[in-house]
Amino acid sequence: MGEKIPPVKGTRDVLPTDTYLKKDDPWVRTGHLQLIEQAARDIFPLYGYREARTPILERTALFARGIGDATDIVSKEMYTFEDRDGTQVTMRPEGTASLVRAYVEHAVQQQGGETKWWYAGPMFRHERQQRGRYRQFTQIGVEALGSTGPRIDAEQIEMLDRWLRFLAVPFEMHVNTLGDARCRPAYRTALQEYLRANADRLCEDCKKRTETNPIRVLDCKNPRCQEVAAGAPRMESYLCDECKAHFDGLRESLTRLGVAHLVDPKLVRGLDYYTRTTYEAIATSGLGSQSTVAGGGRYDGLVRELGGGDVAGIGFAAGVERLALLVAQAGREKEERPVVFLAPLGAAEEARADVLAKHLREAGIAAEVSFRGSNAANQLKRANALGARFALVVGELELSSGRAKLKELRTGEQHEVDLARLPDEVKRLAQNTPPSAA
RNA sequence: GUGGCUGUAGCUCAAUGGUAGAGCACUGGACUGUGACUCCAGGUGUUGCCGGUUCGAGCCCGGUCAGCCACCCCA
Repeated sequence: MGEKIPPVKGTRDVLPTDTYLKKDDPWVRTGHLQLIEQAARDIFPLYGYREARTPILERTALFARGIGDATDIVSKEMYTFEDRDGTQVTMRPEGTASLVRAYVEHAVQQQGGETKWWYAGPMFRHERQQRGRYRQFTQIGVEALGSTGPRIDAEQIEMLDRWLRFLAVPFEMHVNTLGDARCRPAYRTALQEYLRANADRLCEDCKKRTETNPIRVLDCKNPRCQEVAAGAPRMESYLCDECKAHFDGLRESLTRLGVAHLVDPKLVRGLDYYTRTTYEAIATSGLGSQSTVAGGGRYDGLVRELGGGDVAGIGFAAGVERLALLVAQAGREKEERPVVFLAPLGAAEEARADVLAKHLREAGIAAEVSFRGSNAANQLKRANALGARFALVVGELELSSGRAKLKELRTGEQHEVDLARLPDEVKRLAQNTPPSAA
C-alpha cells in the first residue's frame, strides 16, 4: 500500500455531507457554498452584472503594479513561480486586477457606458491559516467600470446588502472615504507628522506603519495606539470639495435606498488602488477575528495604471468560506436528496428498476436505485439514510402485476401506483403532500 | 512570519508509566418483502511522525508535521 498523501497546507476539501468531518472543524458542506453562489447568480444580474471568467494564473507584474508592491499580499503572500519559458507567473491573490486587465485587453472602454461584471473563483494567499482564513479561498466579487458618480457606489452597496440579507448573515455595513489623488497625500502627510510626533506612545508595529501605511495606525487594536489615533487628524477635514461631495452623495443615496450603514473613519483597506469610497460588511457574530465578510471600494486610477484609459471603477469581493461559516451556523443549505429510492429484490427486478429510474429522471424526478442486492429492510434503511421522500420496493409481485406500493417515508403511508405511469404518479403524490421540512 | 493550545478507530472521547477501550456511525441478523424504535452479532488502530528517558511509553522529554485559536493581514 502506498502512503497517504496529505493535502497542501491551508487547503481544504468541501464535501456534501459532514458525517465524516471532525466536530470542531469549523468547516462547511458543498450545500452551503451552493446556496451562497446560487443567490449571487440570481441577484447580481438583477442589477445588470454579468459573469466574467479570467485565468487563475497571471503575470506577476499585474499584481505587483495593480495591488501595490508594498502591500503584504504582494510582498510576502503570493504563490509565484517561473513558468517553463521563464515568465514570472502568480496564482491570483484577488480578482480585481485580472478583471481590469481583461477590460483593458479587450478595449471594453470603446463600447462606452458602464461595464458591470461579477466573478467567482479560487484565490491564493500564502498566509498562516485560522478560522475564516485559508491559503486557497473563494471570492465572489463584482466590478463596475466607467462611472464616477456616487449613485453607482450606492447601488452596488445596496446589492451587497440585499445578497447578505438574503443569506441571513448577521452583519453591519461600514462605509468610509479615503479621498483621492489630490487630497489623500496631504492628509497622509499630516497624519504622518502627527504620528511621528507621538511615536513614543505607539507600538512597534505602528511605528513601522507610520512610514509604510500610516492610515492603518488608526485601526490598531493596541489601546495606547488607539489613544493616539483618537487625537489624530481626520480625513474628513482634508477632503477636497469633489471628494466631500462624492461622500455626501453616497450617504444620501444609501439612505434613499434604505441601506443601513455606519460611517467608520477607521475603515482602511489594504490594497493600494482604493480611492474615495471604501466599504466593508462586517459580521457581528459567528466568526473569529476574521470578521470581514466582504470588502470593497472605488479604484479610479487602476485602469490607467494597468495600461487603459481614464476609467473609474468600484467593486467588492466577498469571502465565500466566511459567508459559509455563517450560513452553516444559521442551518441554511442547498439540499440534494433523492425523491424516489428504488429497492429491487432480485436480478430481474434490478433490471426493471434501472429502467424505472431512467423514466423518473427523464421526468425531472431525482431517483436512486440500490445496487447492493439486499433485503427490503436494509434497502429501506438506506432510503431513509439518504433522506429520500418515497421508497418503491420492486419484487416478483410488482413485476408480474405492473403495480407497486410507493411508500412515503416520513409518514409511512403507502400509495398503490401503476409502474407504467410511475413518473406521473410520483408527481401527483408529491403535490398532494408537501415535502417534509427536515 | 510570531505565539498559545491540541493530536488515540470513520466521528466523539476514555485508558494512576504496566494487555489500547466505550458510545455513535457502519455492515449483517432477529423480521425468508418494508426504514425511523428495540435487541443481538461483527470489524477497524503503525495512539500524527522521528528520536530520547525507562525493565516497560498512548502517557514523561526533545524535535518535527498537521489542525485549531490569536497576533499580523485580509475575503
